[in-house]
Amino acid sequence: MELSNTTQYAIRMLSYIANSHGKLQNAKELSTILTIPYKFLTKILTQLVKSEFIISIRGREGGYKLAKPASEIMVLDILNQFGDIVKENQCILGIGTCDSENKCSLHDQWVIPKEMMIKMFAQTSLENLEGDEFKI
Amino acid sequence: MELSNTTQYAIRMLSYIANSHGKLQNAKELSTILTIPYKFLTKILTQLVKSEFIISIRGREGGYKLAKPASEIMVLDILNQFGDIVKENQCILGIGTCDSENKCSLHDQWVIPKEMMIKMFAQTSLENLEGDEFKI
DNA sequence: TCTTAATACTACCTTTTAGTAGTATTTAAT
DNA sequence: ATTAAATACTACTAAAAGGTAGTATTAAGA
Ligand code: SF4
Ligand code: SF4
Repeated sequence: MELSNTTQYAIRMLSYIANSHGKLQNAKELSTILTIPYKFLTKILTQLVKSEFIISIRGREGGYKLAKPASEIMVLDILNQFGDIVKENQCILGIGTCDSENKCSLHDQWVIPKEMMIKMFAQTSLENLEGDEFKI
Repeated sequence: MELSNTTQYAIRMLSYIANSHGKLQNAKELSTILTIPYKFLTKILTQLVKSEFIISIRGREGGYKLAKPASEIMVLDILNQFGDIVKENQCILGIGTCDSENKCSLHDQWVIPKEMMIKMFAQTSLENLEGDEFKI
């Protein structure tokens, strides 16, 4: 019941990149600042480039910056990209997919917190995560 | 952001055992009814015996039944037993532990759905999961 | 042009989770 | 007593997630 390391890292990286408002950030610095293993971090950054959350500038003086406004990148998009799914119709007990006609025993208790969580992830953008008062 | 297979299986097994109201259930039947691999299921059942959710009767005509009333086994207890933790003070972004003085950027958005989820798991007992209308 | 600092690619290793196999032990029924 | 049907134990294998290593490519700057 928690986000995967990869997803956590991705959110923190994107969050930090968003907070630098267009100034290029390079992998080496990101690695030391966020204390994420360098090689693992670059792997994730490349995925983030391919999935068009960020753009990369190669070569000396290169780095990464957001590919679109922070307000347009939702946390839910990040979760989805890394398969850390919070799908509407996914059974919390793993009994296939579900609808309210064919529900598992936890359905009635789970449906409200689930909706709440999904809604929160869907409505929260990187812009909402900005601020200097947070742990990074 | 989902329960591990083991936890899902454990909840379904316990739920089914609870629903048989004291009648012994054996592993072979549980395996076919719940479509959980036999050997994996018995491994989990043994853990459930050791952690005192159920008691086992060995030998021919043996099987499993709840060790205490269904109303006293909370879903949260099961999650905790299998390390599928929903800890109060665990950072959703994996930045150590947290308190409201030292928060991560998702804190303010996460705190409400998190509380809701924990509360739900803590208040839901196996008794609440009973009923014939559910997928098993 | 050469060096250097950056990203990209390919392949591998490690750890954790999921699942399997085989044997030993227990106990009711015959 | 013997058999059969059940749980318990030990050890292994497979797949997924997390992480590492080395090399290739790109481009600014001296
Ligand atoms: S809880 Fe209900 S909605 Fe959620 S998964 Fe189970 S059946 Fe589906
Ligand atoms: S969100 Fe807040 S409470 Fe939750 S973990 Fe991050 S800092 Fe802690």
